[in-house]
Amino acid sequence: MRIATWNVNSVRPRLDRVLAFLERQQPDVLCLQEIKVLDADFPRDRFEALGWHVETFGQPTYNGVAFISREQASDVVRGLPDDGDDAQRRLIAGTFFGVRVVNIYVPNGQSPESDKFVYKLDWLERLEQMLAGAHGPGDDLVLLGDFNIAPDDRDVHDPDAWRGHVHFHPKEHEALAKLQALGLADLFRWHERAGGHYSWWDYRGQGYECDAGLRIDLVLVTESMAERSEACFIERAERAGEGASDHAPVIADFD
DNA sequence: ATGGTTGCCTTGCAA
Repeated sequence: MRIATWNVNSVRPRLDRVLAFLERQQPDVLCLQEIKVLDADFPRDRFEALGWHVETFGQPTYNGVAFISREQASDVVRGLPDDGDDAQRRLIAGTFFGVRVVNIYVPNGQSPESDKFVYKLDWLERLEQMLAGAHGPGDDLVLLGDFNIAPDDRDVHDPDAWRGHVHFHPKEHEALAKLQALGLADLFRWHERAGGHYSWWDYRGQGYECDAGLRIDLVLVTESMAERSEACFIERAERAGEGASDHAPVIADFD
């Protein structure tokens, strides 16, 4: 089974690239973040015409997550249990081939001094509580998406410049550690120990051309899924050229 | 410290 995650930074201007990605990589499940459309405006026909199943949890302008999958998802859940009706749409979960897949778009956080950073930490706390209540370390669980947190120095092009800033702050690392304490491992690190593998490059300042990136798109898995893991890699080339998202897709293969 | 770029039912804001 192949599961992929990709922050597309709005699905409509990225539609041709997303369709090309499906054709090229043939995932069983593609988890999208930042679709930036209402459910009614998601171009689902373009996917369904090719035989894909679509589950969305969208909102206009900001946020929004979706599944594109080969088989229909079961037990789909949208949002965190304590979200209000007008909450930002940042989580969709579904079961595919017996594996629970939780697709998240963690709040950006803007800067450690901002209200948005408080919201980010609170959102991560609510996520941790939901997972702790619904899952155990023995489950077949995959938690993946845009975490907006780079785990360690190897995941940051200039760790000393980023240390203490948003995406690389001790409070974010504490929140990530609490998620991992549920029995979730950073799958990329089961396959690659070296630094310099990034999944996001800022549009500004020629981030990609200078390789000034961060690895903030993560695939966390329970032990049973780690043991089934065959590969986990970043499709870096998707970030190149005109009309790219600022994130590259991350792909995980399981037997 | 600032600025750079992209996307949005925009002319500032979020990322």
